[in-house]
Amino acid sequence: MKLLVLDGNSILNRAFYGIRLLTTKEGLFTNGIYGFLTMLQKILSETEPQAVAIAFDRKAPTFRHKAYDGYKAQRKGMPEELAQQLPNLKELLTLLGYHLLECDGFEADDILGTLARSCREKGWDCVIATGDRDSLQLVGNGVTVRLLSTKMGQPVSTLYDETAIREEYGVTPSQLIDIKAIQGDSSDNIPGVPGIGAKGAQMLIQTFGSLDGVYSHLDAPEIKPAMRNKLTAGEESARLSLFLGTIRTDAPVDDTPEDFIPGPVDPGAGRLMARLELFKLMEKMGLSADFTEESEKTEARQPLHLLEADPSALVKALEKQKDVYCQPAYTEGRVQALYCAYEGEAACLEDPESLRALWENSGVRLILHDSKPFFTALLREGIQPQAQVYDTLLAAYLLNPSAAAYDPSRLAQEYGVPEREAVEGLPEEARRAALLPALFPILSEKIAEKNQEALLKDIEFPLAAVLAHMELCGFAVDSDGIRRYGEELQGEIDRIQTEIYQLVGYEFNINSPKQLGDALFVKLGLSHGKKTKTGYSTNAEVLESLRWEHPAVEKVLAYRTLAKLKSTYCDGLLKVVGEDGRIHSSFNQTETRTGRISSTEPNLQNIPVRTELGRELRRFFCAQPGWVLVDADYSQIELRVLAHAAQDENMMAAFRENDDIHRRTASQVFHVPPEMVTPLMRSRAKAVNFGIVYGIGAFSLSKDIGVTQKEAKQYIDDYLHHFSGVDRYMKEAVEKARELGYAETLFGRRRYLPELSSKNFNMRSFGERVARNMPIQGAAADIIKIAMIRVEARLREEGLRARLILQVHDELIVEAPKEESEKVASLLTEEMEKAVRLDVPLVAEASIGETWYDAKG
DNA sequence: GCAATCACG
DNA sequence: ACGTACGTGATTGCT
Repeated sequence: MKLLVLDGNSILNRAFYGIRLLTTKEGLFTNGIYGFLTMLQKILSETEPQAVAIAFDRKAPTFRHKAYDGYKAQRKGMPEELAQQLPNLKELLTLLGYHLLECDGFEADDILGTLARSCREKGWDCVIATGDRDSLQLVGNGVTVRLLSTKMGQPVSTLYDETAIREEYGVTPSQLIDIKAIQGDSSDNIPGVPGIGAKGAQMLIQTFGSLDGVYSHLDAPEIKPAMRNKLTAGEESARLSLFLGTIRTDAPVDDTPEDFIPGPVDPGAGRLMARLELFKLMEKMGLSADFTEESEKTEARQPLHLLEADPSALVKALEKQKDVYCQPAYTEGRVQALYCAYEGEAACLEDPESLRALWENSGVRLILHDSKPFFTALLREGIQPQAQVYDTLLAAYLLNPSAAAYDPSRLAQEYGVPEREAVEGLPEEARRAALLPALFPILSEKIAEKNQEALLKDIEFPLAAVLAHMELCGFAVDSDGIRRYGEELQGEIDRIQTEIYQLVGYEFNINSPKQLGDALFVKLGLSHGKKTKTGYSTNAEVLESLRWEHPAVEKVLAYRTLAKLKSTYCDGLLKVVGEDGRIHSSFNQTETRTGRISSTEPNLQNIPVRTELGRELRRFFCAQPGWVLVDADYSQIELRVLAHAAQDENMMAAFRENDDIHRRTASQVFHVPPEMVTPLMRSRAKAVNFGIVYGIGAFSLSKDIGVTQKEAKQYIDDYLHHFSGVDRYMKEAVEKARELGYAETLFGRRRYLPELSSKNFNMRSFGERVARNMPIQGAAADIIKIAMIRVEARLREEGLRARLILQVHDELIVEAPKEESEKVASLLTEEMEKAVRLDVPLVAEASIGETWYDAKG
């Protein structure tokens, strides 16, 4: 029989410091609990004990404190981030069926010692799991220690038996106490013999066997006079240290090993872990979150069925409810069926007439999770749903934009909604629909609590329909043009590749940073700068600086540019051109933490523009024959948002006077009149403006614009001096985010920032930069979303055929029949400019062309 | 599945 | 002393 005894506080400590900070979405720290449980899992599988006891320290002073005032005197209390995890950990361990032990006046170590002694007496094996080495003295006669630590966030355990201790320290386990009595222990503030350290102490005990042995042989030749004097002077201290360092084996706790056989797992354990959002671990431990009350169980826990009903009767019944919770089933882009939650069961509507009746009824509200594909499916058939739509996916995103996933069953666990077992063969759609009646009121209540109703209903919901429309419309491309352009690139790539092989002297894969690094820095012997985790860095910045060292470098840079254009853009885009000759990107509304949308398959938000060669690609993004593209850009939207949010008089004046903001910044930072600003000064000022929005540091700014850090710092200081409102605003943004736990935009979009209470400097700094940046980037995102909704509505109201086809963060692109182009251009700029009213004007500029290349600028 | 790189705002 | 600007997505190579 085997008893596993855990040193709770010590393991929690190891876990906390060994695992990066984890938090729930609202900022509850969980990394210590997570680490503790992974270590527990590991140790259980390694030792397979019949019984498990977990010992914790109490706050009360122990007999050691009473014997010696200085005991653990210099030790600081737990950081708040750790302390708040302790009660949850204890509760969870109890719910998991483990027995916890604590005892006033004694430390967890003494409880370990007591149980180890008891095991010995009763013929049990005992494994002690702990994070510190004090317990090693207990090893022997069936007692072993497993020392726990973490490597790269993974638990590691090292077994210590008598042999291992003899090998490492050259003494028996109990002699470790004698060594410590001489050596002392700075972490516990145990004094030992002042002036004698680890080496001396170890030698003395190896020679004389014990502290008593040392003091009865003080005149032995092995003890040099200097050491003898220290020993004599420190005898009292050594005796006290021996007492302090000896783990007691008589703590007044239950020491019957049989009493620690784990009990059954309480269902509350799964619920608590779900609240702590430790979903992965729950799966590993085979737990699930069951939020059903015991009393409800008999009835509500019946498996979920599919209700059979006459379609027309069902539609009538559903319409009477007004709120219809539903999950569409799609086949080939059409709504093939609608699964509805109905009277505690799921009901399936397949009859097209019934479906039409449901979504053409403006008195009905459809509550569904992910409305965009629903809109897409209906729009594909030319249907504009009359029913209102509530999208729980978008609600969940607004509540926490940082989540990794938002599938309904995950949300159900997170928000404490019981999930019923489904009968055999019940479609996934039915199960998803069945969760909505419980999920919806929780989400919508939280949205109301956080004052995010307007954001949800006036921006996100209507935007989903706009995005569906954009996806369906797509962007026409000239496939043959892209193909020809790609072939030209390939020719050039082949030529450059050959040249590189000649210059380097052998053939290799230029696309492999590793092989390229070897070629440049080993074969050619160029001076390497930075190294990455895996080897030399070969990024453009490094290569740029080596351009003059060897002609191959320039070739590699050119190769990279061309290869990128060919593979990502030519090949990548051709792969996704639809049968209609148009590219239908997907716009994701729940991806970014700032509120921006993102674009995938393909990403149309990163089509090259900064270099002429890349920009050429935009010639192949065109309007259909007889149509044109109208492209409108916001001018400086983020800086305008900043000027407004910060109420900075200087910056607001610049925008009101329609000044060139970068010129004005340059004039103030470089102390020259505006007309004396050189292009270099202006471009540096522009970098400063950008940097300010990102939460700038002097180091990065200096690297960006090629000046010394000192100069960069001067620029920033001057900037913040002249734009003192911005200075104040940035400081307040961080303070406010720290107090609230989140950053927010003017419109109430939030991003939770647990990083702000991190003990890690880098993480905390990151949190601070995000606290400054998110409100700006996020508000700009909110504004263009409003503009998109307004633009689509206006196009429709005015009976125009023009359609919005793309958004690139501060730019909207509309495809319009030629004859509508002027009207669309002015409508676009108008709606963009009046999307919201700030204390500075918003400015948008439109231009028209047959291709994206021509319609830009 | 991750790291490195590079495209955009 | 630390490491170094915010937000994304696609491709490639390699374990």
